[in-house]
Amino acid sequence: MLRVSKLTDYATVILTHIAHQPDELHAASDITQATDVALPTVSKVLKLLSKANILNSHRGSKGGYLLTRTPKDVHVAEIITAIEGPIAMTECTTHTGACEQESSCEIKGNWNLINRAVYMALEAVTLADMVAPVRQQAVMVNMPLKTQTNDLKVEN
Amino acid sequence: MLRVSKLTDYATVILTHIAHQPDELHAASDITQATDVALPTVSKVLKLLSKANILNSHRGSKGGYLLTRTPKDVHVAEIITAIEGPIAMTECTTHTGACEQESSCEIKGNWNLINRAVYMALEAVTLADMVAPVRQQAVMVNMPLKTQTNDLKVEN
DNA sequence: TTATATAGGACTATTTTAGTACTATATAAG
DNA sequence: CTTATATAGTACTAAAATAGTCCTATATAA
Ligand code: FES
Ligand code: FES
Repeated sequence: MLRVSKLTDYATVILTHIAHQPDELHAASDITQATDVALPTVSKVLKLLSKANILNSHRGSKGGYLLTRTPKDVHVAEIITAIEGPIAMTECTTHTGACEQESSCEIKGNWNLINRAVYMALEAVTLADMVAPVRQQAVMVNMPLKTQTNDLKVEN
Repeated sequence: MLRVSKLTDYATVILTHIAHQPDELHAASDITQATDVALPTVSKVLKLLSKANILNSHRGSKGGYLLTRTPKDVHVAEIITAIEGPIAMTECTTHTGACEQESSCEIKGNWNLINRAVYMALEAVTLADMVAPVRQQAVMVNMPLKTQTNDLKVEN
């Protein structure tokens, strides 16, 4: 299924909300109301995003969170990494030595390539794209040329 | 982390092994020996691949499995789908109505775009690429142009 | 000094995944 | 036609990852 976690999904919702008013502080309690995500969960996500330097935090009364940069410079790949850790499609690509058949493995290099391809696809979409109404064309031009098509064959 | 499951990883190892002799039948017991994956697990993977029409099966004595087509026509996206189900990065993109904030959601369309971008990246790599020694250049040309770069920032 | 808001970590419940086992069915060969 | 062999299908258990919550510490504005 290759899914991002729920928390990552929340992160995009929350960041999209914040990106609408990029110059204001947003407290966790405000975001709860706007997004219908439970407060403890919102809080958890905000902490992770802050730790990953996507958000700046301000403690104390009238505190809250703020984007560290313009939405155009926040990539989806970065958001996923902030919540789930480094993007690595297989265990083998993460820690060397974790896999038993590593020495005789011919496909490790290919997984690295796949990894890179996916990463780049995720890097091509930014928070600015999420805030804006969907401009399909704008994203399409960043896709692999050979496989550019309209029927995705993603059915069940 | 955005990982494929272990079973999917096994599937690529197993398929790569089979693709080396694409015209011979391969029994589960043979594959176990060649890949160091436990028999019941190999068996499970082979059944899934067969069900997804990536492999043909032959029962009975001297039976085994065989690729349904040339390795060049087996995409990684297909392998992942065979083992894990349809590639869909968020719950929202899979079943309509599953998400509470769906009606007011502005980012659903964008997730579909991301989904498509990832799918195409995965479609660009085939089983033939897995069998061959890594030809980095061959894959690079199929990557998003805007983001074509060498430093992946995937560190831990 | 107090109210408010984030930081950090610990913890539990739930869900997903991995791995195994068992029964049924098909096929080749003697 | 009987037997050995190999896949089909399903059900089940154990392990791991995820989701969600809560508690204590710390910083800041008023
Ligand atoms: S290194 Fe683990 S399967 Fe290749
Ligand atoms: S439809 Fe679920 S978050 Fe958008």
